[in-house]
Amino acid sequence: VPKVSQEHLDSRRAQILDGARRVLAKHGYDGATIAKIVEETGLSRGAIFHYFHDKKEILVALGAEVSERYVEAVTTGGFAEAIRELIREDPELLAVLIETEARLSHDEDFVQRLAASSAAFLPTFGAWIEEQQAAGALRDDVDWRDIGRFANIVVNGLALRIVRSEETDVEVITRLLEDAIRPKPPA
Amino acid sequence: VPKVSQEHLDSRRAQILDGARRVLAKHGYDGATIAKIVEETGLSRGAIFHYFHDKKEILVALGAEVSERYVEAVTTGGFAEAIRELIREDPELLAVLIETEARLSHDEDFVQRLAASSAAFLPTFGAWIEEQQAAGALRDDVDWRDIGRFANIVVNGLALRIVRSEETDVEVITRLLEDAIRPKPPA
Amino acid sequence: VPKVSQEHLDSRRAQILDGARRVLAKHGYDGATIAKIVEETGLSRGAIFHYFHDKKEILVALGAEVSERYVEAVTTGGFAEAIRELIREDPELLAVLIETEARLSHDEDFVQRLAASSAAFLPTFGAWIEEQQAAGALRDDVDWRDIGRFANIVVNGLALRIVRSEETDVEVITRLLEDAIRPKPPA
Amino acid sequence: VPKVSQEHLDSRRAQILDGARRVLAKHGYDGATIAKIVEETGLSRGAIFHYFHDKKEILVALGAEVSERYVEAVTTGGFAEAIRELIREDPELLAVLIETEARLSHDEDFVQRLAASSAAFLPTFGAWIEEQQAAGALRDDVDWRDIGRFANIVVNGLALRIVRSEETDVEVITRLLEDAIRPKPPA
DNA sequence: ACATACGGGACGACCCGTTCAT
DNA sequence: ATGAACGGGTCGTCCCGTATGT
Repeated sequence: VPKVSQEHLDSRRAQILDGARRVLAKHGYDGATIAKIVEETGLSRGAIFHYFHDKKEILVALGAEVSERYVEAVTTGGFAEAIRELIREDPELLAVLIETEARLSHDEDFVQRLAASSAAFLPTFGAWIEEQQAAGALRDDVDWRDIGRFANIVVNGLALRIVRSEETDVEVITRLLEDAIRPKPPA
Repeated sequence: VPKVSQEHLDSRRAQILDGARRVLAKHGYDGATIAKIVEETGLSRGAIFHYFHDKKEILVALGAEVSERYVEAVTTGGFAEAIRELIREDPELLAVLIETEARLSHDEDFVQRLAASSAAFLPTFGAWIEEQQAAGALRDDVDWRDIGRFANIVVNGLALRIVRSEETDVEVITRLLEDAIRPKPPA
Repeated sequence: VPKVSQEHLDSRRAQILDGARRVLAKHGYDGATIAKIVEETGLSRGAIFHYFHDKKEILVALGAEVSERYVEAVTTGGFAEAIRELIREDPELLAVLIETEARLSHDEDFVQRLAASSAAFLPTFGAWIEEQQAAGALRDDVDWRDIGRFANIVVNGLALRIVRSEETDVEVITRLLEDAIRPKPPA
Repeated sequence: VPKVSQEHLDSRRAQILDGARRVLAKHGYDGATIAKIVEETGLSRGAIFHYFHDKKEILVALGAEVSERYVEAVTTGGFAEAIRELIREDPELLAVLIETEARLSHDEDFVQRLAASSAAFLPTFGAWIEEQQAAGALRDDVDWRDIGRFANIVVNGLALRIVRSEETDVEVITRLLEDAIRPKPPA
């Protein structure tokens, strides 16, 4: 199947990423072997290495993808809505999120390759929080960075829980999160 | 056929766990190979397999350890203090926490073996929260389980951040956590 | 659908052989991958497989080429001059010579394909030696075949040395070779 | 089979080298795969990698071995006798010689590792030639280094021939070699 | 108690050659 | 005629766990 339309190429690439995402969600980072991705996608190893130079590149692509979607969701509908959307849209995204985040603590190479792929989301993110503070939707007695960090912490921790399929009432958790970052009533 | 003292045995075991903890923190779950633990501890493969039946048993022991310490710290000094203590005592514990938690989503075998090792903390945990609610130290308009879950979520998320050595003001984070779970003022 | 001239075809073929010769000299027989030849020539895989049926055919062509040039050089100017010329003209030819010769000991398929390509030089070669013996330029107390073999041995061994860029005084070596095969003075 | 006598260890190592030598002779350097060595020795991959860190180390050991034997044979009985002995003792040694020598032109890593393994023969070699010159057994109108080089060239070239099982009268070749390096009669 | 030889299995990388669209 | 997509195969490396000694 040579020299083919751009849509075909894109769909092949997406096909690989889809399979890899499922495998990553089911077996974790190191359990996501090429063989399993081959099996899941139905493609051959040759095909996969044609689209991605090595295995890590696939995982980096998945990590960048979830990172992008998360920032977009937050800046569109706020933290609570972003959490709901990530869960709703594709639970496997949460697994990708966790595996990616955990991978960042060791594997310096992964850090750099992911950074190269997913740059430029953070600025948007920060700007959005400051905007919300100015509009009185978020407390402004703490630095916007800390609000962002706290929210991310909760999102990551929550994802970790859900991925382990532990019973969790997402609505309650988001309510508690909002309680933590909503503007404080004047004493 | 040396027949050594019990203290010797315990110290050997602790020595292995210490080395394994460092290796786990540095290289992650799958990167923590027996060879690296051998290198780190200075013991031989034979010694290690003498004290632990297989590699997973080592990781299970580490997971149970951190789990136990966490519950103990919380029930002693509350969430904020527990977080500070974990960080202070041994940053590697946080890495163990993350690797363990992440592992729980796949690897069903690991889940069961860890459960078998670290049972019996949860009851204590729940009882403590209810106690705090009764004493007016924690809000009681949400179920105690949700409070525990939220706190765990924050702790895990925070650990994930710290492990990646991202800049984090722990005091601010704990304050936000406390704001979320403190009793609500009457409207 | 170009339909190009014969010269174009020939030059393309030569271009591939040139690149392949460099790659072979630098990386050895098995290190000479299609990918490297692609890189070296600037052509595409498709182009290469269009002109040569498979990888081995390229190497066979290179082997036949050096074989032909060697015989031609010897019959033109004698062994000493042939050695000098091979070195002067293209040091990579020596590498091709070595890789080819070494390959002949295993890889029966290569032997046959090369033989098919480079037949018909040997007769010329033998005839030339006998001629030289008759003219008193080469000793005739040993069979002409042995003289040819000895000279080839020296040429091969010398090529092996030069290819490894070990310090070698070619003039001295050729002098010693000539001493070995020059007519013996009557006792 | 753990913790075993030194003889056992040595014999296992020799067993691996024997198998590897046969494989190398039959299939060439790159054709000498671990799988073939496994098959030839009857051992497992685990066993092999227990004795040798990687594949190249095996080949380096073989190269050093033949190098050592060659120098020893020459300094014991002279070039002609050394050639006969190498052929007689184990024809596979000649294949090892060729594959090793050819490998030296590319693969810089191999060069260094072999040099590290087979150092310290050359001095002996040089000393022996000078001794022979002083004793009038070798011509002294050319530098001893060039005599050594020429002899090596012939040995290598001859090995290349024999390895390819081409018809060769070794006695004649050695006679020609001796003619080249014997003392010149006074004019 | 501890050290090590060893088996066996798996994984990632790579490469060749074919097929097919320009 | 050229080049990309792709299949399928194989190789070297590494690692775990067991068995067997000291």
